[in-house]
Amino acid sequence: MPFKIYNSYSRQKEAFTSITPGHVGMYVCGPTVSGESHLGHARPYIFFDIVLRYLTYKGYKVRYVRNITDAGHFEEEGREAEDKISKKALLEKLEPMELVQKYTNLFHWAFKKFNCIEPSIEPTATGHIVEQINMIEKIIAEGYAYTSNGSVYFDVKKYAASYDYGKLSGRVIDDLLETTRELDGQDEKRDLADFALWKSAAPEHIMRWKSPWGEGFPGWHIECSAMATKYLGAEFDIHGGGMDLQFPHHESEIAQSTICNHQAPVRYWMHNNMITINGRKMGKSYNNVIKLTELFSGDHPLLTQAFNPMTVRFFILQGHYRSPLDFSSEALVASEKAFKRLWEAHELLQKLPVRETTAAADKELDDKITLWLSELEIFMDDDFGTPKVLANLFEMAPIINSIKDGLIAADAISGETLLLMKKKFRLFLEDIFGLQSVDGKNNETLNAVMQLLIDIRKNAKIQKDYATSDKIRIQLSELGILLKDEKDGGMSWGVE
RNA sequence: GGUCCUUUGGCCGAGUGGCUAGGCAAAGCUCUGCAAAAGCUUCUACAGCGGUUCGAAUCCGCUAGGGACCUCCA
Repeated sequence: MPFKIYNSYSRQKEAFTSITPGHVGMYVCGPTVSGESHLGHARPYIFFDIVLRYLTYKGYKVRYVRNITDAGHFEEEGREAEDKISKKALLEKLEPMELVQKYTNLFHWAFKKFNCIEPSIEPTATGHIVEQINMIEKIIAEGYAYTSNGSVYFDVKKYAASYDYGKLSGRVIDDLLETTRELDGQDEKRDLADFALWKSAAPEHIMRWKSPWGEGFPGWHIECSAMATKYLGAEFDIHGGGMDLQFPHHESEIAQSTICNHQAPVRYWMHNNMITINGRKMGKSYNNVIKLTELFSGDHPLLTQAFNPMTVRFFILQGHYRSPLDFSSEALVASEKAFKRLWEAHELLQKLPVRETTAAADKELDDKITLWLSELEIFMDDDFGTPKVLANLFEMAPIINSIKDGLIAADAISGETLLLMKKKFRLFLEDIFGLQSVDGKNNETLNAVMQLLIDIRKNAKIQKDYATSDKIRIQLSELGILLKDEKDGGMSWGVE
């Protein structure tokens, strides 16, 4: 079974092969740091983190490039050329770079909590003005861009005559050329479908750089083309991002890079679907965003409680990345419980003793488990079927719990299978899905204190001093720590 | 208006032409000093109407609803 990825460009699943054996170049459109990240942003960065982890598991050395857009894009094509970032900076009376730094820091903070691996390179747009100018000059030299009033535009009509502009996003070029938009500044362009490579800056515009065409700032799409080319080459393996970026952003990226580098830039285009709220895309313009800080604190009218980043990560994995995922507090609560149950089973599993030489007493069960385990990679190979992987893992949760409680004999499955199970659970949950324990069990001091309380409580129970035993459990519960008696007389605990 | 996608049980959410996805919730039972957890059992759905087929939630058409993109957007 080959490893297949759905390629947005061809609209079908394709077997994955990398350009350079053993290596993968992956570019993912990063955040615009003019504001705080919200739940919608969590999806691509968590999903492509899984892609990165899975490719790594497959033995590839991945160069993962994810940009920081700190130069600001236009509020609206052609109009006033207002830089989003400098506009907000004025409102908040901050230096533009101060604002950008603040939100960059917040972004890093949030995605560290999500346990996302940092990109290999995280280039900023402002740090690559030179590369962008160079690229624009090349495109002009090739005859696919023209200057107008100190701005530079890409000639879409000319490009479309020899190339397939619109293929990625399913646009019809004639429709695009005919589209009438009542926007100012359109007269600078030869065609309405043309897009800016460089915009001249109005006097009040704070972020500005010198260029061969006067002072200005780079256009919408050129930064990704320039930085991807610089760090991944003229042609690289994977380009990812939200599907709302397909047009015009990625379509334009293809056009720019193709002209500049004389070849199509990307082998596999991957797009994640949106997170919706009441069926509608979460986005600033809809006024329905839940910021990540609000999600983690529970401080939002739509939230019934605070949510752990791992709950969100799990929630995202429960849906396929190409389907819309509808958010509600209720759905997240369900994910929280589900994740807790699965994770506890995982931790129990890792503690089960293994007798390697034992044969399976229950062959049927052993076979079933072996099948479930073998399917995990098959599901992932089929365009990242994370929900199916989780479904199989859940199938095994009751079995793990039953073995632990003695409801299923320890020798029902072979030592070999048990060992494999441990290995696969760890591999998929921790290494590939990047999930981790949500409670404070890693704290040694707390562990020791809890052990002490458990000893006292055990003693009290033996003495039938239920007043003391209940007091310990009840007061711990008030502190958010759940103490559970187990069938064999043992006790376990967890943070609520 | 154009292009495209989508409609699954109380909720979330996989999915393939024929075989119970899974999770959460709910109900009953077992275990238990009490609790919690856990285990077992129950809940069999695919918007509507036609068509193709031996057989369709899965393919086609129509109707209705929802959504995305066409403007910054993950």
